[in-house]
Amino acid sequence: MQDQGIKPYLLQMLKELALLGAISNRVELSSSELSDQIHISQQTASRYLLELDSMNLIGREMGIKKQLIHITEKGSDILKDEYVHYKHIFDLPQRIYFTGKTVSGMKEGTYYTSQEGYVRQFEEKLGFKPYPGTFNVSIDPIEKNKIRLIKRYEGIIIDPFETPHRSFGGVICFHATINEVPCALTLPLRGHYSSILEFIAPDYLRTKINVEDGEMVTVIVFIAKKEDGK
Amino acid sequence: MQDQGIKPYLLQMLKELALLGAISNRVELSSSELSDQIHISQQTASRYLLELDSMNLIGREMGIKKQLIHITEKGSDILKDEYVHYKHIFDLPQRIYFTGKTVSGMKEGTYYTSQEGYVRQFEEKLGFKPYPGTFNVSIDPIEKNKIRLIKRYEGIIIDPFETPHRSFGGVICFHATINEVPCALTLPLRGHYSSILEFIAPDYLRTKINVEDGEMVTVIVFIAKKEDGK
DNA sequence: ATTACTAAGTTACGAGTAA
DNA sequence: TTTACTCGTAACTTAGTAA
Repeated sequence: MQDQGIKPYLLQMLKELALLGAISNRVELSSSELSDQIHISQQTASRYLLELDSMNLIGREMGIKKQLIHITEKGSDILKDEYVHYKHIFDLPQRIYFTGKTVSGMKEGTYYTSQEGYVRQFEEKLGFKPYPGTFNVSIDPIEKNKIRLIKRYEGIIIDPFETPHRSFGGVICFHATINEVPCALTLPLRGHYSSILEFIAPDYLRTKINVEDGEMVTVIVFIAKKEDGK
Repeated sequence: MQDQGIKPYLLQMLKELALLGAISNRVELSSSELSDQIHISQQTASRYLLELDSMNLIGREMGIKKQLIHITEKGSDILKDEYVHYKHIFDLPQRIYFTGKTVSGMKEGTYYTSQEGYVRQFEEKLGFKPYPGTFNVSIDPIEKNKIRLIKRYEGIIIDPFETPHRSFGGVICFHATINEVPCALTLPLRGHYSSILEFIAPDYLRTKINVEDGEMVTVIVFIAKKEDGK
Protein backbone atom coordinates (compact mmCIF):
# COMPACT_ATOMS: atom_id res chain seq x y z
CA MET A 1 0.00 0.00 0.00
CA GLN A 2 0.89 3.62 -0.32
CA ASP A 3 2.09 4.92 2.99
CA GLN A 4 0.91 8.50 3.01
CA GLY A 5 0.14 11.12 0.46
CA ILE A 6 0.62 11.28 -3.26
CA LYS A 7 4.07 11.76 -4.74
CA PRO A 8 4.59 15.46 -5.35
CA TYR A 9 5.26 15.10 -9.05
CA LEU A 10 2.09 13.06 -9.53
CA LEU A 11 0.14 15.73 -7.70
CA GLN A 12 1.57 18.31 -10.08
CA MET A 13 0.49 16.22 -13.04
CA LEU A 14 -2.96 15.67 -11.60
CA LYS A 15 -3.33 19.39 -11.03
CA GLU A 16 -2.26 20.10 -14.57
CA LEU A 17 -4.86 17.66 -15.87
CA ALA A 18 -7.47 19.41 -13.75
CA LEU A 19 -6.44 22.80 -15.17
CA LEU A 20 -6.95 21.33 -18.61
CA GLY A 21 -10.51 20.53 -17.64
CA ALA A 22 -10.20 16.83 -16.87
CA ILE A 23 -12.39 17.06 -13.77
CA SER A 24 -15.68 17.87 -15.42
CA ASN A 25 -14.97 16.56 -18.91
CA ARG A 26 -12.93 13.83 -20.45
CA VAL A 27 -10.22 15.61 -22.39
CA GLU A 28 -8.25 14.43 -25.37
CA LEU A 29 -4.59 14.64 -24.47
CA SER A 30 -1.48 13.01 -25.81
CA SER A 31 1.47 12.28 -23.58
CA SER A 32 3.61 14.67 -25.59
CA GLU A 33 1.12 17.52 -25.19
CA LEU A 34 1.26 16.95 -21.47
CA SER A 35 5.02 16.72 -21.47
CA ASP A 36 5.23 20.16 -23.11
CA GLN A 37 2.98 21.61 -20.43
CA ILE A 38 5.07 20.52 -17.47
CA HIS A 39 8.45 20.47 -19.22
CA ILE A 40 9.09 16.77 -18.92
CA SER A 41 9.72 14.18 -21.60
CA GLN A 42 6.99 12.32 -23.42
CA GLN A 43 8.18 9.09 -21.82
CA THR A 44 7.89 10.52 -18.34
CA ALA A 45 4.46 11.94 -19.05
CA SER A 46 3.39 8.53 -20.26
CA ARG A 47 4.75 6.92 -17.13
CA TYR A 48 3.00 9.46 -14.90
CA LEU A 49 -0.27 8.68 -16.63
CA LEU A 50 0.27 4.98 -16.06
CA GLU A 51 1.00 5.62 -12.40
CA LEU A 52 -2.05 7.83 -11.93
CA ASP A 53 -4.14 5.26 -13.74
CA SER A 54 -2.92 2.39 -11.58
CA MET A 55 -3.75 4.45 -8.48
CA ASN A 56 -7.25 5.01 -9.89
CA LEU A 57 -6.80 8.76 -9.78
CA ILE A 58 -7.54 9.09 -13.47
CA GLY A 59 -9.42 7.01 -15.99
CA ARG A 60 -8.34 6.62 -19.59
CA GLU A 61 -10.02 5.57 -22.78
CA MET A 62 -7.36 4.76 -25.29
CA GLY A 63 -8.14 5.85 -28.81
CA ILE A 64 -6.35 4.82 -31.96
CA LYS A 65 -4.32 8.01 -31.66
CA LYS A 66 -4.83 10.13 -28.56
CA GLN A 67 -6.45 9.13 -25.31
CA LEU A 68 -9.43 10.51 -23.43
CA ILE A 69 -8.47 11.31 -19.87
CA HIS A 70 -10.68 12.17 -16.95
CA ILE A 71 -9.94 12.59 -13.26
CA THR A 72 -11.76 10.16 -11.00
CA GLU A 73 -13.59 11.04 -7.81
CA LYS A 74 -10.61 9.79 -5.85
CA GLY A 75 -8.29 12.02 -7.87
CA SER A 76 -10.58 14.98 -7.46
CA ASP A 77 -10.66 14.41 -3.69
CA ILE A 78 -6.90 14.64 -3.55
CA LEU A 79 -6.97 17.96 -5.37
CA LYS A 80 -9.76 19.26 -3.14
CA ASP A 81 -7.68 18.35 -0.13
CA GLU A 82 -4.84 20.33 -1.54
CA TYR A 83 -7.16 23.25 -2.23
CA VAL A 84 -8.30 23.15 1.40
CA HIS A 85 -4.68 23.42 2.50
CA TYR A 86 -4.13 26.53 0.40
CA LYS A 87 -7.40 28.01 1.65
CA HIS A 88 -6.11 27.42 5.12
CA ILE A 89 -2.84 29.17 4.32
CA PHE A 90 -4.36 32.29 2.81
CA ASP A 91 -7.94 32.58 4.03
CA LEU A 92 -7.89 31.35 7.63
CA PRO A 93 -11.51 30.56 8.36
CA GLN A 94 -12.84 30.88 11.89
CA ARG A 95 -15.48 28.20 11.74
CA ILE A 96 -15.87 24.98 9.83
CA TYR A 97 -19.31 23.67 8.87
CA PHE A 98 -20.44 20.10 8.54
CA THR A 99 -23.78 18.56 7.87
CA GLY A 100 -24.13 14.98 8.96
CA LYS A 101 -26.45 12.26 10.10
CA THR A 102 -27.02 11.43 13.74
CA VAL A 103 -25.89 7.91 14.52
CA SER A 104 -25.99 5.96 17.75
CA GLY A 105 -22.75 4.77 19.25
CA MET A 106 -23.26 5.11 22.97
CA LYS A 107 -21.57 1.89 23.96
CA GLU A 108 -17.96 2.90 23.43
CA GLY A 109 -18.52 6.58 24.10
CA THR A 110 -19.89 5.93 27.55
CA TYR A 111 -16.87 3.80 28.42
CA TYR A 112 -14.39 6.44 27.39
CA THR A 113 -16.20 9.47 28.76
CA SER A 114 -16.46 7.72 32.12
CA GLN A 115 -12.73 7.28 32.47
CA GLU A 116 -11.49 9.26 35.42
CA GLY A 117 -8.36 10.30 33.48
CA TYR A 118 -10.43 11.90 30.73
CA VAL A 119 -13.15 13.34 32.99
CA ARG A 120 -10.67 15.20 35.15
CA GLN A 121 -8.99 16.76 32.12
CA PHE A 122 -12.27 17.63 30.40
CA GLU A 123 -13.42 19.41 33.51
CA GLU A 124 -10.14 21.27 33.89
CA LYS A 125 -9.56 22.22 30.26
CA LEU A 126 -13.04 22.44 28.74
CA GLY A 127 -14.73 23.77 31.85
CA PHE A 128 -17.44 21.15 32.18
CA LYS A 129 -17.91 17.59 33.36
CA PRO A 130 -19.06 15.62 30.35
CA TYR A 131 -22.33 13.74 30.41
CA PRO A 132 -21.34 10.08 29.98
CA GLY A 133 -21.50 9.01 26.36
CA THR A 134 -20.83 10.73 23.08
CA PHE A 135 -23.17 12.19 20.50
CA ASN A 136 -22.08 10.85 17.14
CA VAL A 137 -22.50 12.44 13.75
CA SER A 138 -21.68 10.63 10.53
CA ILE A 139 -20.34 12.97 7.87
CA ASP A 140 -19.86 12.59 4.16
CA PRO A 141 -16.46 10.92 3.65
CA ILE A 142 -15.67 13.69 1.15
CA GLU A 143 -15.66 16.08 4.07
CA LYS A 144 -12.99 14.15 5.89
CA ASN A 145 -10.42 16.60 4.61
CA LYS A 146 -12.08 19.19 6.83
CA ILE A 147 -11.07 17.09 9.82
CA ARG A 148 -7.51 17.20 8.65
CA LEU A 149 -7.84 20.96 8.45
CA ILE A 150 -9.35 21.27 11.91
CA LYS A 151 -6.58 19.27 13.50
CA ARG A 152 -4.10 21.79 12.18
CA TYR A 153 -5.62 24.47 14.36
CA GLU A 154 -5.19 25.22 18.03
CA GLY A 155 -7.32 22.76 19.97
CA ILE A 156 -7.65 21.76 23.58
CA ILE A 157 -5.25 18.92 24.15
CA ILE A 158 -6.31 16.10 26.45
CA ASP A 159 -3.17 14.19 27.40
CA PRO A 160 -2.89 10.42 27.16
CA PHE A 161 -2.88 8.50 30.43
CA GLU A 162 -2.69 4.97 31.76
CA THR A 163 -4.70 2.88 34.17
CA PRO A 164 -3.55 -0.39 35.66
CA HIS A 165 -5.62 -2.10 32.95
CA ARG A 166 -4.77 -0.23 29.75
CA SER A 167 -3.59 3.03 28.25
CA PHE A 168 -5.77 5.76 26.76
CA GLY A 169 -4.66 7.92 23.85
CA GLY A 170 -4.52 11.69 23.67
CA VAL A 171 -7.49 13.65 22.36
CA ILE A 172 -7.83 17.08 20.78
CA CYS A 173 -11.04 19.00 21.45
CA PHE A 174 -12.67 21.96 19.73
CA HIS A 175 -15.61 24.06 20.82
CA ALA A 176 -18.54 23.39 18.53
CA THR A 177 -22.29 23.56 18.20
CA ILE A 178 -24.75 21.01 16.84
CA ASN A 179 -27.97 22.66 15.72
CA GLU A 180 -26.83 25.60 17.83
CA VAL A 181 -26.41 23.55 21.01
CA PRO A 182 -22.93 24.12 22.45
CA CYS A 183 -20.70 21.08 22.82
CA ALA A 184 -17.15 19.96 22.05
CA LEU A 185 -15.78 17.92 19.18
CA THR A 186 -13.29 15.27 20.22
CA LEU A 187 -10.72 13.84 17.83
CA PRO A 188 -8.06 11.27 18.59
CA LEU A 189 -4.63 12.92 18.50
CA ARG A 190 -3.06 9.91 16.81
CA GLY A 191 -4.53 7.65 14.19
CA HIS A 192 -6.69 8.10 11.20
CA TYR A 193 -9.75 10.13 10.41
CA SER A 194 -13.04 8.40 10.80
CA SER A 195 -16.14 9.80 9.13
CA ILE A 196 -17.90 9.69 12.51
CA LEU A 197 -17.48 12.78 14.62
CA GLU A 198 -17.85 12.37 18.37
CA PHE A 199 -19.12 15.16 20.58
CA ILE A 200 -19.33 15.63 24.31
CA ALA A 201 -21.30 18.14 26.37
CA PRO A 202 -22.28 18.79 29.98
CA ASP A 203 -25.84 17.63 29.27
CA TYR A 204 -27.42 14.74 27.45
CA LEU A 205 -27.15 16.02 23.88
CA ARG A 206 -29.70 13.60 22.46
CA THR A 207 -32.56 15.35 24.24
CA LYS A 208 -31.08 18.87 24.04
CA ILE A 209 -30.70 18.65 20.28
CA ASN A 210 -33.87 16.58 20.08
CA VAL A 211 -33.14 14.42 17.07
CA GLU A 212 -33.52 10.73 16.28
CA ASP A 213 -30.96 8.49 14.64
CA GLY A 214 -30.61 9.23 10.97
CA GLU A 215 -31.74 12.84 11.21
CA MET A 216 -29.48 15.49 9.72
CA VAL A 217 -27.77 18.02 11.97
CA THR A 218 -25.59 21.04 11.30
CA VAL A 219 -22.27 21.15 13.04
CA ILE A 220 -20.13 24.26 13.47
CA VAL A 221 -16.60 23.79 14.75
CA PHE A 222 -14.84 26.87 16.08
CA ILE A 223 -11.20 27.09 15.29
CA ALA A 224 -8.43 29.55 16.01
CA LYS A 225 -5.15 30.07 14.28
CA LYS A 226 -2.17 28.55 15.99
CA GLU A 227 0.01 31.25 17.47
CA ASP A 228 3.08 29.12 17.50
CA GLY A 229 3.95 26.84 14.64
CA LYS A 230 5.20 24.08 16.85
CA MET B 1 18.60 30.46 -13.70
CA GLN B 2 15.76 28.17 -13.00
CA ASP B 3 13.99 27.26 -16.20
CA GLN B 4 10.37 27.03 -15.18
CA GLY B 5 8.48 26.35 -11.99
CA ILE B 6 9.56 25.06 -8.66
CA LYS B 7 10.38 21.39 -8.18
CA PRO B 8 7.26 19.62 -6.98
CA TYR B 9 8.87 18.30 -3.81
CA LEU B 10 10.11 21.74 -2.86
CA LEU B 11 6.64 23.14 -3.42
CA GLN B 12 5.28 20.50 -1.07
CA MET B 13 7.82 21.49 1.56
CA LEU B 14 7.08 25.17 1.11
CA LYS B 15 3.36 24.49 1.48
CA GLU B 16 4.01 22.51 4.63
CA LEU B 17 6.01 25.40 6.06
CA ALA B 18 3.15 27.73 5.22
CA LEU B 19 0.68 25.43 6.96
CA LEU B 20 2.87 25.60 10.02
CA GLY B 21 2.49 29.36 9.96
CA ALA B 22 5.76 30.40 8.36
CA ILE B 23 4.12 33.02 6.14
CA SER B 24 3.08 35.46 8.83
CA ASN B 25 5.47 34.44 11.60
CA ARG B 26 8.92 33.05 11.88
CA VAL B 27 8.48 29.58 13.28
CA GLU B 28 10.90 27.45 15.22
CA LEU B 29 11.30 24.20 13.34
CA SER B 30 13.93 21.50 13.36
CA SER B 31 14.67 19.49 10.27
CA SER B 32 13.53 16.33 12.02
CA GLU B 33 10.17 17.85 12.98
CA LEU B 34 9.67 18.71 9.34
CA SER B 35 10.78 15.29 8.20
CA ASP B 36 8.12 13.70 10.40
CA GLN B 37 5.48 15.93 8.88
CA ILE B 38 6.14 14.95 5.27
CA HIS B 39 7.50 11.47 5.94
CA ILE B 40 10.99 12.07 4.66
CA SER B 41 14.31 11.69 6.41
CA GLN B 42 15.89 14.39 8.53
CA GLN B 43 18.72 14.63 6.00
CA THR B 44 16.32 15.25 3.15
CA ALA B 45 14.40 17.84 5.13
CA SER B 46 17.67 19.60 5.85
CA ARG B 47 18.60 19.53 2.17
CA TYR B 48 15.19 20.86 1.14
CA LEU B 49 15.62 23.76 3.54
CA LEU B 50 19.03 24.50 2.06
CA GLU B 51 17.57 24.45 -1.43
CA LEU B 52 14.63 26.68 -0.51
CA ASP B 53 17.02 29.02 1.23
CA SER B 54 19.36 29.24 -1.75
CA MET B 55 16.38 30.06 -3.96
CA ASN B 56 15.40 32.82 -1.51
CA LEU B 57 12.00 31.28 -0.94
CA ILE B 58 12.60 31.05 2.78
CA GLY B 59 14.79 32.86 5.23
CA ARG B 60 16.45 31.21 8.18
CA GLU B 61 17.93 32.37 11.42
CA MET B 62 20.04 29.59 12.83
CA GLY B 63 19.86 29.23 16.57
CA ILE B 64 22.15 27.18 18.72
CA LYS B 65 19.62 24.37 18.54
CA LYS B 66 16.63 24.89 16.26
CA GLN B 67 16.24 27.42 13.51
CA LEU B 68 13.69 30.17 12.92
CA ILE B 69 12.16 29.83 9.49
CA HIS B 70 9.98 32.25 7.58
CA ILE B 71 8.70 32.24 4.03
CA THR B 72 9.85 35.18 1.91
CA GLU B 73 7.65 37.29 -0.35
CA LYS B 74 8.97 35.33 -3.32
CA GLY B 75 8.07 32.06 -1.62
CA SER B 76 4.65 33.34 -0.69
CA ASP B 77 4.06 34.42 -4.29
CA ILE B 78 4.72 30.89 -5.49
CA LEU B 79 2.18 29.51 -3.04
CA LYS B 80 -0.36 32.18 -4.01
CA ASP B 81 0.10 31.20 -7.62
CA GLU B 82 -0.60 27.63 -6.71
CA TYR B 83 -3.66 28.70 -4.75
CA VAL B 84 -4.92 30.57 -7.79
CA HIS B 85 -4.58 27.40 -9.83
CA TYR B 86 -6.75 25.46 -7.42
CA LYS B 87 -9.27 28.28 -7.32
CA HIS B 88 -9.39 28.08 -11.06
CA ILE B 89 -9.97 24.33 -10.94
CA PHE B 90 -12.82 24.40 -8.45
CA ASP B 91 -14.38 27.85 -8.51
CA LEU B 92 -14.35 29.19 -12.07
CA PRO B 93 -15.74 32.67 -11.65
CA GLN B 94 -17.12 34.60 -14.61
CA ARG B 95 -16.16 38.04 -13.48
CA ILE B 96 -13.42 39.34 -11.28
CA TYR B 97 -13.93 42.45 -9.17
CA PHE B 98 -11.37 44.99 -8.13
CA THR B 99 -11.63 48.23 -6.28
CA GLY B 100 -8.79 50.58 -6.84
CA LYS B 101 -7.62 54.15 -6.90
CA THR B 102 -7.48 56.20 -10.06
CA VAL B 103 -3.93 57.26 -10.81
CA SER B 104 -2.53 59.34 -13.62
CA GLY B 105 -0.01 57.80 -15.94
CA MET B 106 -0.83 59.27 -19.30
CA LYS B 107 2.75 59.76 -20.43
CA GLU B 108 3.65 56.17 -21.20
CA GLY B 109 0.15 55.06 -22.03
CA THR B 110 -0.22 57.62 -24.79
CA TYR B 111 3.05 56.50 -26.35
CA TYR B 112 2.05 52.86 -26.45
CA THR B 113 -1.56 53.31 -27.46
CA SER B 114 -0.43 55.48 -30.37
CA GLN B 115 1.76 52.77 -31.85
CA GLU B 116 0.44 51.79 -35.23
CA GLY B 117 1.21 48.09 -34.51
CA TYR B 118 -0.99 48.09 -31.43
CA VAL B 119 -3.74 50.34 -32.82
CA ARG B 120 -4.31 48.14 -35.85
CA GLN B 121 -4.62 45.02 -33.69
CA PHE B 122 -6.85 46.71 -31.10
CA GLU B 123 -9.20 47.81 -33.86
CA GLU B 124 -9.25 44.38 -35.44
CA LYS B 125 -9.52 42.26 -32.31
CA LEU B 126 -11.30 44.47 -29.79
CA GLY B 127 -13.52 46.23 -32.31
CA PHE B 128 -12.57 49.79 -31.48
CA LYS B 129 -9.80 52.27 -32.07
CA PRO B 130 -8.42 53.18 -28.66
CA TYR B 131 -8.41 56.75 -27.49
CA PRO B 132 -4.72 57.57 -27.01
CA GLY B 133 -3.60 57.03 -23.45
CA THR B 134 -4.52 54.58 -20.76
CA PHE B 135 -6.75 54.93 -17.73
CA ASN B 136 -4.81 53.59 -14.78
CA VAL B 137 -6.13 52.06 -11.61
CA SER B 138 -3.90 51.22 -8.67
CA ILE B 139 -5.06 48.14 -6.83
CA ASP B 140 -4.18 46.70 -3.47
CA PRO B 141 -1.02 44.59 -3.95
CA ILE B 142 -2.85 41.79 -2.10
CA GLU B 143 -5.16 41.59 -5.10
CA LYS B 144 -2.31 40.92 -7.47
CA ASN B 145 -3.11 37.23 -7.35
CA LYS B 146 -6.36 38.06 -9.13
CA ILE B 147 -4.28 39.22 -12.07
CA ARG B 148 -2.55 35.89 -12.12
CA LEU B 149 -5.96 34.25 -12.20
CA ILE B 150 -7.20 36.45 -15.00
CA LYS B 151 -4.23 35.66 -17.18
CA ARG B 152 -5.13 31.97 -17.06
CA TYR B 153 -8.39 32.70 -18.85
CA GLU B 154 -9.14 33.21 -22.50
CA GLY B 155 -8.17 36.75 -23.39
CA ILE B 156 -7.70 38.70 -26.58
CA ILE B 157 -4.10 38.33 -27.60
CA ILE B 158 -2.32 41.31 -29.13
CA ASP B 159 0.80 39.99 -30.84
CA PRO B 160 4.24 41.52 -30.32
CA PHE B 161 5.67 43.50 -33.21
CA GLU B 162 8.72 45.48 -34.16
CA THR B 163 9.38 48.93 -35.55
CA PRO B 164 12.68 50.09 -37.00
CA HIS B 165 13.36 51.71 -33.61
CA ARG B 166 12.37 49.04 -31.08
CA SER B 167 10.24 46.01 -30.37
CA PHE B 168 6.91 45.97 -28.54
CA GLY B 169 5.78 43.07 -26.39
CA GLY B 170 2.58 41.07 -26.64
CA VAL B 171 -0.48 42.10 -24.66
CA ILE B 172 -3.50 40.18 -23.42
CA CYS B 173 -6.80 42.07 -23.24
CA PHE B 174 -10.02 41.42 -21.34
CA HIS B 175 -13.36 43.14 -21.63
CA ALA B 176 -14.05 45.10 -18.48
CA THR B 177 -16.01 47.95 -16.97
CA ILE B 178 -14.91 50.74 -14.68
CA ASN B 179 -17.84 52.17 -12.74
CA GLU B 180 -20.00 50.51 -15.39
CA VAL B 181 -18.25 52.21 -18.31
CA PRO B 182 -17.13 49.58 -20.85
CA CYS B 183 -13.43 49.37 -21.60
CA ALA B 184 -10.66 46.80 -21.90
CA LEU B 185 -8.00 45.72 -19.43
CA THR B 186 -4.55 45.32 -20.95
CA LEU B 187 -1.89 43.15 -19.39
CA PRO B 188 1.61 42.45 -20.69
CA LEU B 189 1.87 38.85 -21.85
CA ARG B 190 5.37 38.51 -20.48
CA GLY B 191 6.80 39.89 -17.31
CA HIS B 192 5.56 40.40 -13.83
CA TYR B 193 2.41 41.68 -12.31
CA SER B 194 2.24 45.34 -11.49
CA SER B 195 -0.35 46.65 -9.07
CA ILE B 196 -1.37 49.25 -11.66
CA LEU B 197 -4.03 48.10 -14.09
CA GLU B 198 -4.13 49.84 -17.47
CA PHE B 199 -7.34 50.24 -19.41
CA ILE B 200 -8.14 51.40 -22.91
CA ALA B 201 -11.44 52.46 -24.46
CA PRO B 202 -12.74 54.12 -27.61
CA ASP B 203 -13.42 57.33 -25.67
CA TYR B 204 -11.56 59.41 -23.16
CA LEU B 205 -12.28 57.41 -20.02
CA ARG B 206 -11.32 60.19 -17.64
CA THR B 207 -14.38 62.24 -18.58
CA LYS B 208 -16.69 59.29 -19.22
CA ILE B 209 -16.06 57.84 -15.77
CA ASN B 210 -15.79 61.33 -14.36
CA VAL B 211 -13.34 60.82 -11.54
CA GLU B 212 -10.27 62.64 -10.32
CA ASP B 213 -6.94 61.13 -9.35
CA GLY B 214 -7.12 59.29 -6.09
CA GLU B 215 -10.82 58.54 -6.31
CA MET B 216 -11.90 54.93 -5.90
CA VAL B 217 -13.43 53.06 -8.81
CA THR B 218 -14.93 49.60 -9.18
CA VAL B 219 -13.52 47.42 -11.90
CA ILE B 220 -15.20 44.31 -13.28
CA VAL B 221 -13.16 42.10 -15.58
CA PHE B 222 -15.07 39.60 -17.70
CA ILE B 223 -13.41 36.27 -18.12
CA ALA B 224 -14.27 33.08 -19.93
CA LYS B 225 -12.96 29.60 -19.37
CA LYS B 226 -10.36 28.50 -21.85
CA GLU B 227 -11.87 25.98 -24.24
CA ASP B 228 -8.58 24.53 -25.25
CA GLY B 229 -5.83 23.90 -22.77
CA LYS B 230 -3.02 24.45 -25.18
C1' DA C 1 20.04 18.40 21.00
C1' DT C 2 20.87 20.34 16.58
C1' DT C 3 22.54 20.97 11.05
C1' DA C 4 24.45 19.12 7.19
C1' DC C 5 28.47 16.56 4.93
C1' DT C 6 29.90 12.27 2.34
C1' DA C 7 29.04 7.99 0.37
C1' DA C 8 26.14 4.48 -0.98
C1' DG C 9 21.73 2.93 -2.28
C1' DT C 10 17.45 3.79 -4.65
C1' DT C 11 14.38 5.90 -7.70
C1' DA C 12 13.29 8.57 -11.58
C1' DC C 13 14.37 10.34 -16.13
C1' DG C 14 14.66 10.27 -21.03
C1' DA C 15 17.00 8.41 -25.45
C1' DG C 16 16.14 4.80 -28.40
C1' DT C 17 12.79 2.20 -30.17
C1' DA C 18 8.86 -1.34 -30.86
C1' DA C 19 4.13 -1.90 -31.72
C1' DT D 1 1.32 9.93 -35.68
C1' DT D 2 0.32 7.52 -31.10
C1' DT D 3 1.68 4.69 -26.20
C1' DA D 4 4.95 2.65 -23.59
C1' DC D 5 8.89 -0.73 -23.29
C1' DT D 6 14.14 -1.32 -22.04
C1' DC D 7 18.11 0.40 -20.09
C1' DG D 8 22.06 3.51 -19.12
C1' DT D 9 22.58 7.44 -16.51
C1' DA D 10 21.22 11.34 -13.81
C1' DA D 11 18.87 12.79 -9.73
C1' DC D 12 17.29 12.13 -5.41
C1' DT D 13 17.22 9.85 -0.79
C1' DT D 14 19.12 8.16 3.30
C1' DA D 15 22.54 5.88 6.56
C1' DG D 16 26.46 7.05 8.93
C1' DT D 17 28.66 10.70 10.96
C1' DA D 18 31.10 15.18 12.11
C1' DA D 19 30.74 19.51 14.06
